[in-house]
Amino acid sequence: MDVLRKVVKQPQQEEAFHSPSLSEVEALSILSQPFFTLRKKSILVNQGDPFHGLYIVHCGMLKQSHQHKDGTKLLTHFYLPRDVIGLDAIGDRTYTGTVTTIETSSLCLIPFSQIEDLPTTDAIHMQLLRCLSNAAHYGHTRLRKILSQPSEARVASFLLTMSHKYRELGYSSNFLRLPMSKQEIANYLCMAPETVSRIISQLQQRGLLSVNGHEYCIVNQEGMARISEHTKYA
Amino acid sequence: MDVLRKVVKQPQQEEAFHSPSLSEVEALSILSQPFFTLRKKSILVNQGDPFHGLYIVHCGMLKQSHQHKDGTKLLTHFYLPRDVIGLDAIGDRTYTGTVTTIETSSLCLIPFSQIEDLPTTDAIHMQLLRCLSNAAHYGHTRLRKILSQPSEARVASFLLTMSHKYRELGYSSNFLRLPMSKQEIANYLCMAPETVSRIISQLQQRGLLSVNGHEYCIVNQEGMARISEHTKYA
DNA sequence: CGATTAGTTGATCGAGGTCAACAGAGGTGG
DNA sequence: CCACCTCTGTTGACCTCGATCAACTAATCG
Repeated sequence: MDVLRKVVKQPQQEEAFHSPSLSEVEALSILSQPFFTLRKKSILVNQGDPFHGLYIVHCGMLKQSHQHKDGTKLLTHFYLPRDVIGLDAIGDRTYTGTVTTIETSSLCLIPFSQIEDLPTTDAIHMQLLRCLSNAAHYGHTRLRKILSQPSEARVASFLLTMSHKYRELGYSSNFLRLPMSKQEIANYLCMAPETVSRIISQLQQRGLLSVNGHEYCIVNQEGMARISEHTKYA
Repeated sequence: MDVLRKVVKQPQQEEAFHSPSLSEVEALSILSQPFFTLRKKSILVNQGDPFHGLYIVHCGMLKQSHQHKDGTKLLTHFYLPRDVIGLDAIGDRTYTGTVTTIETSSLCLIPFSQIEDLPTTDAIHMQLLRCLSNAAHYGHTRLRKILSQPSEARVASFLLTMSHKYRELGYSSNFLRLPMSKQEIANYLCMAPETVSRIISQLQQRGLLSVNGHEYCIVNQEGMARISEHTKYA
């Protein structure tokens, strides 16, 4: 699900979500500029823009979507606080997707020229390397897991992932404000919006979840976890 | 499909497969050790082994598979010549999956300690960064594309990808020797082996493809490309 | 040369995508 | 402030795609 993400997590267990510890990206913050704020539905970078730096999310939430030449759009990332935006742009020096705020957000820029130019920044480079390596690996396993999940498990996994991220950030892990629309969730999980809707109402009926607008309450973490483990291919 | 791969490709077009040019990894070859050869079905690294370096494939083909705690295995990569093995291991200094040869292969090791220790190797670091960034990005788009493809398009895409890789390597792009089994292809594409079999025989009947054992001949590149564009979610 | 694995094909069934109809929720202008 | 409109979300009916089970054949390997 979440490929290019912060590096906080280490990969001891399959589905491990780890305590914040000290974010590896923290080293970069030396180079960071002051925070700035963007209103809801603002565009941070456009697909194809020349790469000028990484962004770290301070608060709020953003989405990244990729437009294909056939016109179809695919939503590839949700960025939460402490996430790094733009790691996928380093390679070809071009932002690979359009990043938009889905609620008022505060970010800071890390100009990449500084990283490129700095002479003896092996430590930072190694951290970036590790960050990217983790991102690549996690993103991959995540998506492959989704591929082998039935849609119910996909939704459950998504909610649990969000829950764990919120906990990492110090919020409650049971009460979530998810500012994205159900359609965006559907697109992100590669399913029809109707299916998402059906699954969510079904989870509510089974007493595992409770939803009110954009407020989600995971009533039964244990049960949700069990559902998220379900896999295709007996 | 192929996440942690060689860096030859640049991302000008969505589905771009590029001429070899000078592989970005080439810079690393200064650090490389002599080639060594592994027989068919040999294990290169085991899942969980401590990371000791990257490998570059010289000839042959390898597969990488991940064992989950529930016992299920997922085949995540096929490595072809010039591909880099181990990029996903940098982050946590542990190989994330078991890499096995599926035919006799020749590789060389790039001990990572050298990269880590070298004092002023900014150029190499930047190349690695770009390599990883590309890998992360491509892997991600690839898998998301698969997610939104019907199974027929998945198989077509897979064959075309292989075809393009072979062309990059200077081989014919129409006649392919794919040493992996159909079951492995099925696992790689997250579908049932029967479905792969059915789709392949159907492609043959339609005169797009011709298969004999592990020899695949793409009769109609154009037609295959059209099929590979098919997408779920009208 | 038997034995085990890989591959093919048919029949069946269920998950989930599609179409359609409708209910709210914002958002905008008069 | 209300009427209006559009966009999001929900629910039902339907049907297709692809997984599963089963039976059989072809390879591969000791």
